[in-house]
Amino acid sequence: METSLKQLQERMSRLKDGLRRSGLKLTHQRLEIFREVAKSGIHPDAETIFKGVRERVSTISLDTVYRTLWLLLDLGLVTSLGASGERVRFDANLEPHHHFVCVRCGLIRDFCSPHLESIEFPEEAEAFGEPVSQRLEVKGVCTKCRSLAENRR
Amino acid sequence: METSLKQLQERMSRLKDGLRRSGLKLTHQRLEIFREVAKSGIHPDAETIFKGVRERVSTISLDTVYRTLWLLLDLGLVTSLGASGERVRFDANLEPHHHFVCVRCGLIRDFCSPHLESIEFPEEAEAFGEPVSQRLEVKGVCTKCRSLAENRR
DNA sequence: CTATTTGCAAATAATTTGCAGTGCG
DNA sequence: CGCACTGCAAATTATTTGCAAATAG
Repeated sequence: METSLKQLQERMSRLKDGLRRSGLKLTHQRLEIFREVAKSGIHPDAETIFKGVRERVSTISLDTVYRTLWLLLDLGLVTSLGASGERVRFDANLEPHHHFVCVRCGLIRDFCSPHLESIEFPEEAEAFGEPVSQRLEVKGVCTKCRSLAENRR
Repeated sequence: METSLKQLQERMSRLKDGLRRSGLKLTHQRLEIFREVAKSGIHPDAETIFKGVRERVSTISLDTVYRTLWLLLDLGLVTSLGASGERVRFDANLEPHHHFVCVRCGLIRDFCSPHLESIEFPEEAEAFGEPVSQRLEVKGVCTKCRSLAENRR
């Protein structure tokens, strides 16, 4: 459930390094917001992080939490689930399939892979509950974004 | 890119069946909203679907689109990406890992699986761009939700 | 010192809801 | 023909922004 002490310390120093390397300030708020994410095993949302931090820093404001989280995302010190603040997207393809997600433009495309069909539910997942379906999420840069980046050079 | 005609027709009749079986009405709006999702290969969001449908049904309203999409989700006629209308959630675990997601309560837990480490980027995904990372998303019912369901019986 | 960062309060974007009229079965 | 469904407009919820005061380096 909780992150081990050693892992937490490792993450905290990664934060300090990351901020320093980018010439950003290590504020009390940033430290506590990051700690709240780093110590949690439950992938908290902004509101949950806010409430947790507020117990230790009573004057923290929700907008600082948001600003800090987006900053940490930018720096690659945290990741996000749920496509980075995107809206819900819908899919009428009910056959089992996988996703390619472009990290630049948000494009999502389906693909099937007979090769992947054979993967069994990993036993490590079964510790949390009963698996029903699974899907591979491949993140990367789509061809369009890639050629855009090349042209910019 | 686009869904094949045959596939589209298959999906349309699945809609009709699904609605009828639940005693729900097959309205012009529902038909067109579903068609918009079913024919699209790009995982549209509510706004995009709304714009598309409006070209054919000029009086459609955005809230009907939302109501219909949530209904279709409930019926299992479409699926959603981005954790069903949830907020963004954060994660300080940067090591490669996978997710178990409870479809009932939204719980998300990390797990590692040496067995999965060895999966290579599927070549089918490389058609869309250059893969950078990948993660398996296992959906299921967590132990807590499962025992709740059992007690209800 | 001084440029960044914060807290506040007000703005915007996404999604939801109440209600009266409309149309499917 | 009745009740589920829709459209409208107004409400909520999540997230963002402008600005003056606070603070890290």
